[in-house]
Amino acid sequence: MEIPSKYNALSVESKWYNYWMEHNYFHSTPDDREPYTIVIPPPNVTGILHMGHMLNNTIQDVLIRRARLLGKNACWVPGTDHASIATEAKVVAKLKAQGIDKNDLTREEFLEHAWEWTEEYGGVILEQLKKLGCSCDWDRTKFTMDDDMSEAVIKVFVDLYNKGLIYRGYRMVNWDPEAKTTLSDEEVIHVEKQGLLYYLEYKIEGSDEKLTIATTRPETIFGDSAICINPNDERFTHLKGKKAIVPICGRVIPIIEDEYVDVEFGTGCLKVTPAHDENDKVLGDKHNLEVIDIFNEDASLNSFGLQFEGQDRFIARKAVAKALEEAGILVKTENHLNKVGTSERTKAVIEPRLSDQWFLKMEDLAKPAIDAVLKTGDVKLFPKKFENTYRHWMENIRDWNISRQLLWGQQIPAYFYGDGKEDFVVAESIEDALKLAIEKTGNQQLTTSNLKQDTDALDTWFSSWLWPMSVFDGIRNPENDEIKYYYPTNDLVTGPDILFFWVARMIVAGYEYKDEKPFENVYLTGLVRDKQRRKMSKSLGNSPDALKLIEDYSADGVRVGLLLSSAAGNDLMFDEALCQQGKGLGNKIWSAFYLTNLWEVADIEQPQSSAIAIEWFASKFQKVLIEIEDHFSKYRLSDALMAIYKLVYDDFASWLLEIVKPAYQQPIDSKTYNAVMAIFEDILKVVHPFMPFITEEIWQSISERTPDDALIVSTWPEARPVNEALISEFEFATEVISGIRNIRKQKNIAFKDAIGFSVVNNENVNTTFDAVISKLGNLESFDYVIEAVEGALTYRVKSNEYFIPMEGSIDVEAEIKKLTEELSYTEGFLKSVQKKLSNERFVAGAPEQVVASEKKKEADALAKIETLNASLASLK
RNA sequence: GGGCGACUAGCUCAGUUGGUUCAGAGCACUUGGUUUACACCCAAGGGGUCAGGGGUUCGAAUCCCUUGUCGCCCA
Repeated sequence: MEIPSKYNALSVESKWYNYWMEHNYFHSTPDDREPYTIVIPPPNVTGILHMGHMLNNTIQDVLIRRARLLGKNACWVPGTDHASIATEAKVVAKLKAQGIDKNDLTREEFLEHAWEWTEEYGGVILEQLKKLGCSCDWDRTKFTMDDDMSEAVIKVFVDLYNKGLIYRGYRMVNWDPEAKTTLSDEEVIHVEKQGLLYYLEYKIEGSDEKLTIATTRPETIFGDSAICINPNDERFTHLKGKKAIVPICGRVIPIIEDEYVDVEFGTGCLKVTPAHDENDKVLGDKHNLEVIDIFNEDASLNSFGLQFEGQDRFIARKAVAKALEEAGILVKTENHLNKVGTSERTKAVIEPRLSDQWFLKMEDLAKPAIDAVLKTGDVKLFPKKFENTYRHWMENIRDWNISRQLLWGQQIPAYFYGDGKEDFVVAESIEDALKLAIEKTGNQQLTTSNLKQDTDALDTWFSSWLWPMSVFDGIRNPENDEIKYYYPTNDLVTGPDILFFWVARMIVAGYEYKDEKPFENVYLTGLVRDKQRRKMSKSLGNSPDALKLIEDYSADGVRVGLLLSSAAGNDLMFDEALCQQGKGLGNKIWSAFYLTNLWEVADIEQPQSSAIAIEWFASKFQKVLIEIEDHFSKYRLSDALMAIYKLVYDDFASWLLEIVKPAYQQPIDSKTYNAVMAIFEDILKVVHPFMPFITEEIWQSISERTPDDALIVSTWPEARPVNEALISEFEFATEVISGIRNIRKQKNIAFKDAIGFSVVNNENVNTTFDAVISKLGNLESFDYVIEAVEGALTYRVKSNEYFIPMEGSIDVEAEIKKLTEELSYTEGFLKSVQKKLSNERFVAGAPEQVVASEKKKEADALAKIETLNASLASLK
């Protein structure tokens, strides 16, 4: 077969992806093999591939491909998430651009637009994953709003409601005035903002006295229902029981006492606005204060705002401050740095707001999930350090606000039959709801037209928390064959930013609905950052175009680049140079293949050097294989990759191939050739999970393969015993060879000039690798001698001394200097070892093994000193 | 303000319960090398008082205390 000298990634990669798809290798159905299952963290349906996805999915593909090679029934379920708020925001923006206001549409009309959008852009990201080589079972592709998935969500909602775990509450929630919806605490990002602290004077009723309070939000005075002082603060003792007058609106409010007030902050007393601050709400509840909501849902002032009605909160803030200043009520302002909650999606400043919402009680549900991670270890987090974070969060868990004032998502299955707060029933269908409503009210006249479904949708995470079960239809059909076979899944790969959003909740749902963990191991990747350590984001524009990268460096190259420096949980400083390194590895493998292909194979005798080198490599390969297994077992993928990288570059290309390479235009013996190709195949197998394309290409080029013999479904190399002695003998030989190379370099002796070579074998090294040393050193002779060779350049490995005879003069002075330096260094080393050994407490206290190794060091040093002294003596 | 974590070579990181080679890897760097697979290459080499200080120990990058810097989470 004609092999091109340059590897063409672009055509090769699409060729093999299509081949894999055609032969259905990615598809899994239950059988009697051991299952290995991963469910993808479903990306936003309308999202595009970014670096985080690339990293994530590369890791998953490495794991799934390795499992496939290990003979497991590998199943990687792909899919997308409807991402309610993100998608809805995009659809709203698109409609706006077309001159359509969301509020003018009916629910059905809006959803039609949303589905249209989803169908148009949805799944783009899955196509991009194919370019990366992801071997997902595409027949199983799920979407969190598929009918069956939504059914499962509704079923779970009804079930949790019937268990008394879901309730409706008038609570303070995070309100996004731009999206006009509530957000969960996790969707709120606190950012530091420079603001002002306003000092306002409140009159005390029935006196001329004034009380100064400090606030960051003067526009909320309309919602004030008390002034609060600390009972231990003597400055205000005389005000106890009195009342204050709210500026501008003139309302009279009580002065209450509570130790909550920080006497150090501001003026030591504060205004209480229960409707607009969580802490104030707590105070308000405690002291039975009135709750005055002064905002509309877009955070403009309502009628409580008097003349400021209709103004946006930030405009109103300035306007109110100005009015207060003009009235002489604003005493002063100070710069003040505070943390402001903002919406993760819209960036709008969050407004704490009281409203009717649906909540899920978490405390009891969380218990098995806490135990699974922190007590029994049923679910393991990698790296382990996240267990602390997990504990902290789970032990302080709060009820989950699961309702969103959005249309895009599963509509809450609560049906109202009246205007009262409790006039509702919860059911999977309107028919069931009607039955319940009739039962509850005793009103036989009710019909479905009397029922009004709650308009809120469920939080996106309320569908994705069921993902590992619902993709196998495990909620609707708990006993079906697939869920029984694939669940619990094995590994979950995701970012630590959604440890609580998603991972923790899946564990909760798993124990509630399957009484079992959803997955065994969680691999938490780092965030992908740029070289300046900035998080990659669209707004910064520092995220490289994923597909462009694949074009430039090949999918294999990008995969390797991403994995080279991404220990679990550590942020990855992404640098395109890493992809270049990945591409370089591909090139190296390709060129090695190209070399083997150039060889003419002949029926000639196998050189001794080749025979021993092949034997050595077999052992070395086994040793690295064990290392790789160990790294995989600890999810240290970059270490596994680095071990493979070095195996390819150093052991295979630099040593083995150099040793067996026949001289120019000479043939290679068939025994060596066959052994090298067998080795090559084993290497392809271990590289395959990381670089699936190039390995399959070479695999298929080595010989004709049937579809059953494709690399993707071949078998991972078998573990065999390691000959450690042979490996260390080879290592010694490499040092001998390095010595030759050093001398060649120092003396400018070209490699093509053969040199003489002698050794005083004090170490009694056996002759196993002499043929290898001769070949790689280009030695014309290899003599064993008893005494130093005169007129030769020397070097030492341990206490062995090597001689390379040189024509012309040897610089005796320089040799003496070199030897003396080596001697004094070795003597110093010996001294420190002996000092340690003469310390009785060391000999008594240290483990035997350590003492023995120190003694060996001593013996080695003594032998070397003897050699050095002998050499010096012969020179003088 | 509370909690968690990090700080090791120019960069990115290993270093498992304190003890096999006066601290390792990859990249980068320096020097030399190209008719003979790959310059996306080969060979050789330099480079770290393990953030600072203190302590425990025969022995500390590793354990403890402390200071500093940075990151993340929560309030």
